[in-house]
Amino acid sequence: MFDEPDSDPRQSGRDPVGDQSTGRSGPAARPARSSARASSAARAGKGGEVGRLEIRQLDERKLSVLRAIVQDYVGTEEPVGSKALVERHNLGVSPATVRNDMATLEEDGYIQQPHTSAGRIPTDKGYRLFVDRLAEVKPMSAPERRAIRHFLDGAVDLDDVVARTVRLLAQLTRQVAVVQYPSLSRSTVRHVELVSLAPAKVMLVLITDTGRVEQRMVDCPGPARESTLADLRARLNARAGGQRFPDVPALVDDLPAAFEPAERPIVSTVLSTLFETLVEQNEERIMLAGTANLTRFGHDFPLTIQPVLEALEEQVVLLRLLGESADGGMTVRIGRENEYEGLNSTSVVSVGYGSGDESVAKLGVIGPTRMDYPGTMGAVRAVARYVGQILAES
Amino acid sequence: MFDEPDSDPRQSGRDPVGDQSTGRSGPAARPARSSARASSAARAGKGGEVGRLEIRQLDERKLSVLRAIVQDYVGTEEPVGSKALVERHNLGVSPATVRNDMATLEEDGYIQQPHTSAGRIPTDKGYRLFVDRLAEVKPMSAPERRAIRHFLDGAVDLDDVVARTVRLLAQLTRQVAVVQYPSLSRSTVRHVELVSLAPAKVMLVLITDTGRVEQRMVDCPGPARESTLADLRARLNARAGGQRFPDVPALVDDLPAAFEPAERPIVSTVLSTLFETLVEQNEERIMLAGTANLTRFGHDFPLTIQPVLEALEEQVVLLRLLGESADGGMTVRIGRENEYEGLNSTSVVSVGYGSGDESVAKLGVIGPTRMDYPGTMGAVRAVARYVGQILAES
DNA sequence: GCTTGGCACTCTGCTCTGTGGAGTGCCAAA
DNA sequence: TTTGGCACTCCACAGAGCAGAGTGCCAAGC
Repeated sequence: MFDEPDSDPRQSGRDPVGDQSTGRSGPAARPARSSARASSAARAGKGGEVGRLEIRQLDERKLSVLRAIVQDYVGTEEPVGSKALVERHNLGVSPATVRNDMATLEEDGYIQQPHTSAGRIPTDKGYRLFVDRLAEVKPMSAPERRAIRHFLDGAVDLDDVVARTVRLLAQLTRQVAVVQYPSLSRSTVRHVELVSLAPAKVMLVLITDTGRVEQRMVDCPGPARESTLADLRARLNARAGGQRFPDVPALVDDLPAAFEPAERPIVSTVLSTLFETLVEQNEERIMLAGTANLTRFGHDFPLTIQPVLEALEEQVVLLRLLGESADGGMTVRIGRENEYEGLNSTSVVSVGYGSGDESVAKLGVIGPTRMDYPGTMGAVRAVARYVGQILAES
Repeated sequence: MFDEPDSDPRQSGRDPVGDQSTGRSGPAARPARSSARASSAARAGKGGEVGRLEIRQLDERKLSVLRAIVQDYVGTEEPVGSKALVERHNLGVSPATVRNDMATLEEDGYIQQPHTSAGRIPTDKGYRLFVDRLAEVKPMSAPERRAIRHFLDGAVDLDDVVARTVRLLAQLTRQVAVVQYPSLSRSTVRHVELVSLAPAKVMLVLITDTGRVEQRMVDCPGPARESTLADLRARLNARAGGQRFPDVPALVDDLPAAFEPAERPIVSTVLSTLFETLVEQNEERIMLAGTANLTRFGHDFPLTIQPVLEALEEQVVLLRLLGESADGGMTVRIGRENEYEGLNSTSVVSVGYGSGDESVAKLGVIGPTRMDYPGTMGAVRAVARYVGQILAES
């Protein structure tokens, strides 16, 4: 059915991380208050005048050194020194030279020392540069793609799709995964159903093109006749069917006029509940998995993990985390670039997914700033594509 | 609307923990493999012959000592010694005497020493005795009850009720809270709706008396005529309406015969999907909150918390945790009494809740064995009652 | 002007040691 | 059965010492 979307040449895994798909992440990521000082220069520098100078300073070798530092640190979780660096990567220069480069990099704020006479670790700014210019998205291997497909296939309904997706993503990245349900505001109406449960109680059921179902109880001002409901149902579907959610109110708000005066209060009540359901932003749902992976976070444990767990429980925080990214393309937000303070030492990789060209929701991964960016981004992208395909099929 | 159910005299907070509401927890809790040896005697002893002897050994003062140890340890998280004990509780005896009692208690397996010449901490068996015989459920205070009511009121739908409940419970107990959605198998059918989405695609929507909505896509073998669906809908509701879910299949499985031969495949397909939905046990949903409270767990951090987080991600584990308790009454499962190994150092307090007399689902709390049992049990019970009321109203 | 080897210096992390204190177990006396 | 006394054990903590890794700087070399 769907054969390895990653091999689509247009978005092949070969593209540098900073290109196309993630190009926006740099400039689009708004500098958070707290980090503005540290990273504004680099960010403004992307194509600007000021940064020219800085970029020129960082010749090819210094960039290689930074890349090597990031890779080693991500692998070992320990500050990396000059000697170890030349041993593990054939940089073709001596440790002393690397030390000089490191001094420059530290001066420019890309790396730092936990304490004097320790190795270096990348700063947020360093990771930023790494992601934007030094790394490539690592495409999923064939077996991995097979596993993804196998795992996602056979989901029975939307809940199941989302549940499987989030677990899959957590497993692939070994981090905390977050998947947003296809949002109402970007979906179209597939069907509106009115079910009479009691004389003055009607249940309103909304079905979206992505298979999401939203229901709401309506307390009518008086008994609703079955014929009225049938009529209203027919008219609602005729007008709203296939329309985008935000457009619906304007399309149906003159409906009460079509009914007899006695029935209008009921019609109005139903409609206003419908509108409520449509705009209710807090109905944005989110699913989470992989919190156990937080235990692999770092050494200074409880202090790091608690605020993260707290953040993860706040739907609002999560939604903003995913939601504020630019549409479509992949977004990487690193450390203090995240607005929420509790996530200051985490990075968020997110991307939109959708049934067609358009993204209807976001999914992503939350992990330590010290994460394997190429691998994570590859996994996130691949999963998003497969989910999109599955949604489009159903 | 609902005025402080805790003041209901029948189940007033004054009852000893081991009475009525939790009486079953002792004997009902199956001895886990690993703990059978250590605690079977005490459990068998409840009213049996063997245990008589042991109970006789533990005179009133020794029980007081155990109670004091549990209380102090829960409060301080540190092993409690004989001297500190007599200082904080006026036991009316000297430390030396307490030491002797402690030796007995240790011999019988109620307390233990982390190492020689340290204070004592309760064992699982000690907590068990504490819960069964030495503590009282602590009723919620009036302000707390007000807070509960305030927090739960104003929930707009079932999702919201469950979400609020679980957050509330987590906040009250400062532990991890778990709430199961009203289960399908114990609910009755309020309404069955068939919605035609495409010629050969029908959406089946099930609405329960607790307000839960379950939907499933049906791929029909051929185009379904609207009149057939209407007919089937009417018949389904006539037969299944108000019935308990497990009874439904038997009540409707002769329906295809009532239709023209050409329509029967479609009817059969819809019915079989309906049956699937009814029995699908994995549709049991669960909501979780308060994982951040895990950080207050203990000192030996990552080791304790990781298996717990893993367990919490397994719906199956959670369901069994809640589900295996005896119906209705409150259940406390302590430490190794839990079957799942990762939860060997946690306790689970759970209770059924429901819209009427009968419990339709479970809710509960997971925390360290070293938890405030009276307070936790009080909170769990109070919340369960309020939720029951709210469900009954809607 | 960049690169390199050498060298002195710094700081962490580990182990080892000693000490104070809390707590116990046992015993003999009340 | 309870109590005071006493010797003993063991942990937790602090300090000292040491090895190792890593740095910064400098002068020499290409």
